[in-house]
Amino acid sequence: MVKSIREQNKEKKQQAILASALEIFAQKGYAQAKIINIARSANVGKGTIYEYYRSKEDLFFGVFEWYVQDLAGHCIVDASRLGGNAADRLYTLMDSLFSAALKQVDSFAVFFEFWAAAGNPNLRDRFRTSLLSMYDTFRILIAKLVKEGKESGIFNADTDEKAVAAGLVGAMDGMMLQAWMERDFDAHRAATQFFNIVIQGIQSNNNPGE
Amino acid sequence: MVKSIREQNKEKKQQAILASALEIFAQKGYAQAKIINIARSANVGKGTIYEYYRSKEDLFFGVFEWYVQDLAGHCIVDASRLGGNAADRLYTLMDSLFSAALKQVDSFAVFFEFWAAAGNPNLRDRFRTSLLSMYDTFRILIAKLVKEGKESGIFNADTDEKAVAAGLVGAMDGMMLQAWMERDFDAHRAATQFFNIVIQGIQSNNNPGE
DNA sequence: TGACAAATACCGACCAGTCGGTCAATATTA
DNA sequence: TAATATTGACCGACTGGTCGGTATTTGTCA
Repeated sequence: MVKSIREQNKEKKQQAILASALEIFAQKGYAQAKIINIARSANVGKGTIYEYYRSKEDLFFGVFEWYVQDLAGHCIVDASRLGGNAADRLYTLMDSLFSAALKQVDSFAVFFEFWAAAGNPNLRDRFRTSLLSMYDTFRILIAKLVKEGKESGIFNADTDEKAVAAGLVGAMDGMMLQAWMERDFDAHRAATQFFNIVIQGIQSNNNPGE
Repeated sequence: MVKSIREQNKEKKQQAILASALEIFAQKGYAQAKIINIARSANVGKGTIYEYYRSKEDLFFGVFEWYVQDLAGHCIVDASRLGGNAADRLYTLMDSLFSAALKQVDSFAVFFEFWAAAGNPNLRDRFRTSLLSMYDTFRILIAKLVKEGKESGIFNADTDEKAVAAGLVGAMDGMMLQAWMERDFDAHRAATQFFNIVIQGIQSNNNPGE
């Protein structure tokens, strides 16, 4: 299907709006971000934004979906081409997830706003759903690998893969937070070490339980 | 020193304001929280709030410090009465920290607002400083224990205690986040399991490195 | 002790600035 | 020329903060 000039322009404009909005929301936070500034930054009139999004909240949700989809996309792609045993693959997956996230550390601040939106009674539902599904994607990926490892005998049979997944995703998040707060924190190094420790902790050559 | 009726009332009123503010900020978020509602909830006139705090932002920071101090206080107290070897003590510490945090899961949403404030160019500095010092408190506590374990030979000598501390604190945060988002997620169980795995991962009976 | 006054705490109606959203006018594309 | 897209001046709802006035406590002196 051939796209008319109109349609092409519309797409470009929408991209520009999203990109500008992401930047401004990350920079100022939801409440402080002014529609007029987003419009100016996207070289667009204020009214034009309302051709694409019903409201500020709608625009914010658009940014949210765009951002999350992009992030998750990167990760899934990387996860598909993993080799080695379960331990190696788990490590590679975590490294890949974390690296992808770390690349965007500058716009990490929007996540606070996303979370806050998920906590706000007015916006709650769709944000919460989307956020959950993103985290679930990651957790399921991890849990699957851990389960494989258990079945192949590499990992302790009594490992709770859901706990591992929850802990690892949590650790990722938390270390991103620290990376964002402390410029000189070597997040990648710390994360790498920590992931290895966790993997070491579930290897079956250890005595299980306490 | 005897406190006059005036002073007693002032203190009570300030507590009431802080408690109400915490509740409303957690419920609505910073921007949506109205001063008038905080005032009403605290059984206080709107103007009175401005007798205690210069501005809304100031009030928010007051709430922040109050909350964080309370949380950290609980944790530190618990940490002081630990027994057993380094591994046991580390486990107990983590359990205690996490339990203390989990108790307040309902007001966890204010943390989003705190983080967001730390990312907001207008509020950034004092929030960021306070937030960092809180996390540092936790991390230092953990790192110290890991170091002790290394020195006593229980933990791997080449363990990077800072990475462990960063990972564990991160995992705590992240699992709190999940607990807050998913009502039926058994955070305490998952956290317990995960902490054990990490501790297992740094025990010196494992072959070090990769 | 009580009366009065000074000091302090409290209050909420009001003001002023802000910004999301609208829409009539204009520009662009078909 | 019709259809569609864009624009930004304008509106009005909203709310943080002020301030003049009231209430309560404390200090003083007869």
